[in-house]
Amino acid sequence: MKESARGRASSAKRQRLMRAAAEVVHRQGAERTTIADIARAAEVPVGNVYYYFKTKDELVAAALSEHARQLELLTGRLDRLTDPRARLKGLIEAWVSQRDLAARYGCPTGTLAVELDKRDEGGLDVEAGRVIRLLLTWVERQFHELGQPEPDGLALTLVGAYQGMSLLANALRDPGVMEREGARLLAWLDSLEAA
Amino acid sequence: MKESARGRASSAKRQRLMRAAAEVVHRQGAERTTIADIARAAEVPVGNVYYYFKTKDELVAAALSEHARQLELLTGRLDRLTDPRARLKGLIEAWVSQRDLAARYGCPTGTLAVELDKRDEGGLDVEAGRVIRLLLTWVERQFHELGQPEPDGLALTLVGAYQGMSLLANALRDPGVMEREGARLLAWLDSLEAA
DNA sequence: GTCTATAGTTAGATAGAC
DNA sequence: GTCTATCTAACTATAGAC
Repeated sequence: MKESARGRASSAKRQRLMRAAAEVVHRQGAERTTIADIARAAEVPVGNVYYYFKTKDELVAAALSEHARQLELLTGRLDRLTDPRARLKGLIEAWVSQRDLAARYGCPTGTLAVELDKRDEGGLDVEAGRVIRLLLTWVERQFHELGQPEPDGLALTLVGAYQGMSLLANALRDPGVMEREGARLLAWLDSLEAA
Repeated sequence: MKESARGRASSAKRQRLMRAAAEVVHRQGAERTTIADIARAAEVPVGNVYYYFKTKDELVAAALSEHARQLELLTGRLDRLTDPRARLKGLIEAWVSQRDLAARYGCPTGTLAVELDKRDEGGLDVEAGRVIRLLLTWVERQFHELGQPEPDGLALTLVGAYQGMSLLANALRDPGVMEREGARLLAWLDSLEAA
């Protein structure tokens, strides 16, 4: 059978479960999401889930790596642009284009990190930090290529602004927050001098 | 008895439960916090909790109003300063002084809002938005008094920066994020022209 | 590999003694 | 008003048939 040939680590069902976990956990949060919720979304019978993921935490970890994968897809596309400033602008535009989802459920990685950071066991909090660092590092590289003197500080400011505007848009249930802050960030990028 | 004279709405035990709820929910999150956890922290027997709060959601709502009360205490103190710019600087200094707590558990109101926004019942999410709006409105008034043309946009930027730096400090477990971003915000305030 | 039935555990809520 | 004992529901995880 095709699945068994590829092994369970990469089977089609496992992939469906990962994607369902990412989506459902984004909407409901990790604590409120049951294995049954994910199984239903992935159209896999509940009992069968445990063949692919031994515990619920493994499914949450899978949701995190799914978000990391999505992020790498985006930065990979942006890397094709030659101007680092254009790459950063593309990033902001991608954020703003997701404004309705952000206003309803927040940033997928940011809100999951908030939830996992309330734990003191399991190490999933560290994993969430790693995904956020992935974004910070990529942004920092763009500022570095722009010849900015403190690329790491600027990366903190830009990613922090994104997490902040996502949280406010979510708490106020207003996607307009993402538009206003997004426009401000684009203008800010333009105001930075090239090296 | 003293308590019964004042009624259960304002008894000493009820107040202890409210404060315990605010603290424990900040550290563990609303979902992972059990009634027993709060009862223990407040030194009240579990069964007795239900005399003061009929459901767990009422306790979470109590935690939210406790945060609102803390916020009003802070802005009340800052309101004694005559210069609105000094008030905003005082706010930022208060945020930075809480950097260790923020790096471990995030902003009490912000992280609770994130968690409650994953629900679609109960209306606690709206309540969380209200508390955040309390802060936004106060900040907006300061920018208005400073004669700034778009005080609401500036308030979004400042409060968004706070929520963003708290989330990043928390996810990276690094209070230094609060110091760096706090210093940047102070310099930004200084760069704004007076009217 | 797939799926059903169920064991085992935890926590929210209530009844009722004091 | 206070507190103990307990009911009930929900969910994770496993055993085992197919």
